[in-house]
Amino acid sequence: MSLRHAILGLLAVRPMSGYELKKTIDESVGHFWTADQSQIYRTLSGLVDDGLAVRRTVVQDDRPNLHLHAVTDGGLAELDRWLASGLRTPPVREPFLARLFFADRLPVDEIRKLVRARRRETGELLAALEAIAVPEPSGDLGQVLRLATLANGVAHARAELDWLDTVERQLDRTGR
Amino acid sequence: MSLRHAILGLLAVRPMSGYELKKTIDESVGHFWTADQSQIYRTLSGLVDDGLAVRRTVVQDDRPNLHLHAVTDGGLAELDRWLASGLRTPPVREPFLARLFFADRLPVDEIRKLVRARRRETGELLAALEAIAVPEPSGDLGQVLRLATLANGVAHARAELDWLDTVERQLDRTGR
DNA sequence: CTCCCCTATAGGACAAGTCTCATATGGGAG
DNA sequence: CTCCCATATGAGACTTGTCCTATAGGGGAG
Repeated sequence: MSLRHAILGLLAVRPMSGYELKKTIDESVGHFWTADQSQIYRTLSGLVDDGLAVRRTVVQDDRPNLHLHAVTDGGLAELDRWLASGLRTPPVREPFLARLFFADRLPVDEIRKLVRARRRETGELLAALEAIAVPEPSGDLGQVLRLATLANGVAHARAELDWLDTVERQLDRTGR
Repeated sequence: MSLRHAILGLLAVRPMSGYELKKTIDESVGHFWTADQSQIYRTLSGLVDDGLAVRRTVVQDDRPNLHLHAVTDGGLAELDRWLASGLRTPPVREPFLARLFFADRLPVDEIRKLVRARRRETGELLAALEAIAVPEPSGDLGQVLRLATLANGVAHARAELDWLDTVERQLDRTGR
């Protein structure tokens, strides 16, 4: 249930509508979090119900009214509490590894295809991460942290590519 | 919905009860997949309903009866279909990165604590992975693949630890 | 003697998230 | 003129998975 907190964090920067939140999440935290549009609206309603955010309607004539959401003091407190609280690591679940684990049922050529498809995907992910504009390094703590989350994605993508190399080499040795 | 397929894969090796499946999953594929006991039983029922597995009751006097589940031909076909099918990569969701992204609201010392807690966890994970007994390398394709899934976990754990090093160094530079 | 663990299965409640659909208006492409 | 896209919100059904509980006999620790 970290979506609540991710949203609180974003609203703490600037009040936003559900629509704007969806875009912001996709663009700025998409490399470590994704959210369904429907779920965002539900979560926002939940935050308002719990007094962690307030909703202000901005009347618009040409398009549907905007519901601007802002964090309350209670919301900020909850955010800070969450930030410092212990995290229970979510269960590991790697469909690709699950496949690979059982893939000896397939002809070696099919396995190579799986590995190559994974390489393509990971390569694209890495390219997307590296394409994100990196601002001039400043001493700002927030910026350092946000760049670090990006670097995390890059590091894991590279590790995955290296690992895929060794897997392919092993397949060549094993399957001829 | 890969639990269905992970279970099919395990049952293809040897018919098992729900209880045995739970243990096997925890022990042998736990590094890339976890499953709730309740969910395993429900999934097994679903497989039987769909004709992908059959249930055979083994009467036991001293303990509850055993329901041995075996894959059917249809189950094997489904397993092979899944193995070769394209995977839609599951959405990224990294609570730790989410926290770090917003952590500039915290005092630097608190951030260091978060980072160190993560290091401890990752270190423990790495140790657990490396403690898993690695058999003599044989030419067996299945064994190569299964060891590769282990190596994947190790590679990512190491990448995470390296990344944590750089984050700590950056924190030292930024926050004094 | 009691309590807990192991074996073994399974239901109920709940949480989190996805997918689809409905609604409403304005603007641009073809 | 129509279709699609962007803006903007939200309900409904469904899926997947977690947590808690119940049941039931045997064995070991204290």
